[in-house]
Amino acid sequence: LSSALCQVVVNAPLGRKLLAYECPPASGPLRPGDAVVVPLGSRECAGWVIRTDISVSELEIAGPLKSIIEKIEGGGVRPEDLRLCEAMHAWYGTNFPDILSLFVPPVAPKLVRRIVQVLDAPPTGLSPAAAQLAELVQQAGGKMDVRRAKTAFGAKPASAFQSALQELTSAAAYAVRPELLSTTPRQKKFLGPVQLPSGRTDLSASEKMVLTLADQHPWQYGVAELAGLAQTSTHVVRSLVARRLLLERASRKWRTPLERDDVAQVSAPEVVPTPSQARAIGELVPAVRDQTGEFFLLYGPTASGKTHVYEAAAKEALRLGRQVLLMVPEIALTRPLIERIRRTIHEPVAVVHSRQTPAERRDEWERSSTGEARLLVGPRSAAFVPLPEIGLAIIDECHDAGYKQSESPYLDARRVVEEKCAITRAPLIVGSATPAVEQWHEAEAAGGPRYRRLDLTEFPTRVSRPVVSIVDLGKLPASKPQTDLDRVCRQSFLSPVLQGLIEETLARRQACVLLMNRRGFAPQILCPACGHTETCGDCLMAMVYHAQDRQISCHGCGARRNPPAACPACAYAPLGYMGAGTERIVEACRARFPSARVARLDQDSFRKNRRRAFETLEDLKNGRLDILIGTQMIAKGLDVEHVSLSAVILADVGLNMPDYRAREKTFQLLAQLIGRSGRHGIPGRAVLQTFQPASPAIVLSAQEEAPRFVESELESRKAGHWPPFFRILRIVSQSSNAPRALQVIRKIYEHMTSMDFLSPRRGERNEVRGVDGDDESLPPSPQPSPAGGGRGEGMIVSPPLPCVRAKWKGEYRFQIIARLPWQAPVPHGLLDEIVSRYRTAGVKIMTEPDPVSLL
DNA sequence: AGCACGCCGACT
DNA sequence: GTCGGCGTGCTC
Repeated sequence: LSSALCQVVVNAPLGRKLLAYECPPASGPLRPGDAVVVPLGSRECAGWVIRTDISVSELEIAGPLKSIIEKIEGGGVRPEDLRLCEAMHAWYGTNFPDILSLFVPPVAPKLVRRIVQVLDAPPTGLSPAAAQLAELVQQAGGKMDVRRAKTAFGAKPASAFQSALQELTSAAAYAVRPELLSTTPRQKKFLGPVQLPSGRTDLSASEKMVLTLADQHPWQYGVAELAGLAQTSTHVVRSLVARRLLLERASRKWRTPLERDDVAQVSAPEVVPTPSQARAIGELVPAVRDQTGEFFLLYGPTASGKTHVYEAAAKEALRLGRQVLLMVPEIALTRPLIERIRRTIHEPVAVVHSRQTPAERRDEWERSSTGEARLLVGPRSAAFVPLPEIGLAIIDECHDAGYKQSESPYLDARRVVEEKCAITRAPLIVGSATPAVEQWHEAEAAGGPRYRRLDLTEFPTRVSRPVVSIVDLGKLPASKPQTDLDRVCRQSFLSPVLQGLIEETLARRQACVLLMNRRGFAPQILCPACGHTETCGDCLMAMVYHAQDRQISCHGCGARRNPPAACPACAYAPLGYMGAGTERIVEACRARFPSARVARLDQDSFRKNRRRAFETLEDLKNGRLDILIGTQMIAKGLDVEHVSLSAVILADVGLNMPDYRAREKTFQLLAQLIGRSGRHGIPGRAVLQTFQPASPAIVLSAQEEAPRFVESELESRKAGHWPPFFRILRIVSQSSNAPRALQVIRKIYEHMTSMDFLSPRRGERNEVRGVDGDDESLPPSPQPSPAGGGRGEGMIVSPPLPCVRAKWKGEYRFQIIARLPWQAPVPHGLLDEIVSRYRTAGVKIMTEPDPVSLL
């Protein structure tokens, strides 16, 4: 009779494999999700049990299996999170171990540390060595790393430590156990009293004071705190500890970023909800109470008060003793939201984000997964933190592309949270002023929408609607520039209309925000004699001149170098610096409005001096700045309240990107920027400058008509066979050797089209470049595959073509775009099969479901 | 990721 | 003849 077999995901980057082990009865009953120690090669490794019902016949390997060594208490994956992983694996088709590893606690990559742990009161009659070891463990708070204990034990022979440890563990009050740790938890030493023989007279007054305090508040204060309370120095306290008149005991000290700052715990004044807010809350509260697992799309244009609705729903969930997950698209937006929420919600909050230290992340993970924290706030990674009592999830700015992971395993946090809510029956609210086209579509789908729509229609903080002007850059006067200033303004797209409005705004002592979605000074360095354009050899992209550091830079790979003095092709000088980026707009504004205070905010200025960048924002808020010029950074979230004029210098920068989402992204950016101007009692003005004044993204953002924009966009998407009518699967081959990359992608294409998929007609155009959508030459609709087989039913595969970024970081790239029916899972096993069958030395294959970008 | 095994230069 | 360089390849 052989013991049971189980499949384990090992905590090592093992390619894409699950390993099988025997479960000896000694390891106790194992359940899926349990954390275990397993042998791997010659070492020991942590892992997670995935299935325990494997039969020998299912295994593809012969020979004896190794056995699980032991179970690790704590650190397991909860059954509902394991189900979530399986659902994500089925949906994206990407590697299961990669997905699971997102849901496990933050663990150090290699080691499983064994901890000496006190289980009971220390036994009596120990040998001196064992008693010393017991004392060490006691001082460390009852738990200690074996290796650290060995060091602290002293330079005695190793056998002395071993036998002392042996003595302790055989006394059953101690055990050596594996634990999952990313870092050693921060310990703080607390002081407590010793039973003193009464009437001791050899103590000073301050020493007595310290001892009295320690007696009254045992294990509550550290050395410095106790000294402070007794109004004496830390030396007094330390000497008491040294004389063993005070005891020291370490215990866990939580690190949470919120403890550090003193956000006032004052309650915000009660707000009277607008009628539409009240209506939304009226729908959400019963859903939270009854745990209906419904999905809601909260459409609230800027300044319509979405946050108030979130808070009302969250309060209800917290009142009922449930946990709340609140997602924000990026770290920068976390802080203001938390500050606001802490004024209305007085419950323990945890925060996770990618810039935390490992210790902070581990602590916040633990506080969330034990239920100590009731509200978890964070960006994408927050979706993976276990919340055992979740009763509500909120995704703010739900249209934001930041929720989708752009590396393997390419999960979309929104999808993860949807599934989490479906499993736990917690309602889900996703909110935005500019929901994604797919999200609108799902809220209106015929035959039972996945999302119920809640609209906010009033603007409690706004005096009037911003007045928006569209400037057609193609219709500016064609006459030659009269002055140098005129020429500078034209080069920087400062139209007369915009100049006039800036002047008016400055005269009223109000601030302007100008958005230019391109960094640097000039995006093209052109030889006027031969037409040569300076490009990056690794990416074939035009180099951008940055005046800030007088270098040219590739915006693809970030390479920098000095600009050539003369044309490398024909030696002509000087070269022309064509087009404009943020730096050139700054220069033009300084020339045109010499008395205005002008500043720039983009990735470059942010990277160069972070603190200065934050000061720039403060300056704007406090009226110390007149014109702020920046990239999308300044539209997204950054609270530019005291601004009455906002302008987009050249909307075409985003609109002309070769991506089916370009129009939508532009619409969202413009709508956001327009919504920012004119709050706090000042009527707002906005200017949109463009060469495409009739584009729906321009016209409808100016009218703040998100629903009508979506209607027009849906038509283009339908014609172009893009989401939400098809699911996109992108397969990229990449190599420094172009023919080899091409050969691999061609083989993959043959493989995919020889399967029971439909293939497109020959000679089809590159739909990545032909993003206009309405002239696509794909078959009108997917037809079911003739022979079933469960793989890739209804998939449409387009022939391989060079990526838009045909060369990137020195590697040539080709791609296949495949289309699946909307809401169809990626065909099981297809991606693995492609990668394993066609992987070749020197050629990388990337398979990306639902790609964020098609570049 | 580790840690093997493995096949070619400077040392006893 | 050995020690060791880090190039592929496997880990149940």
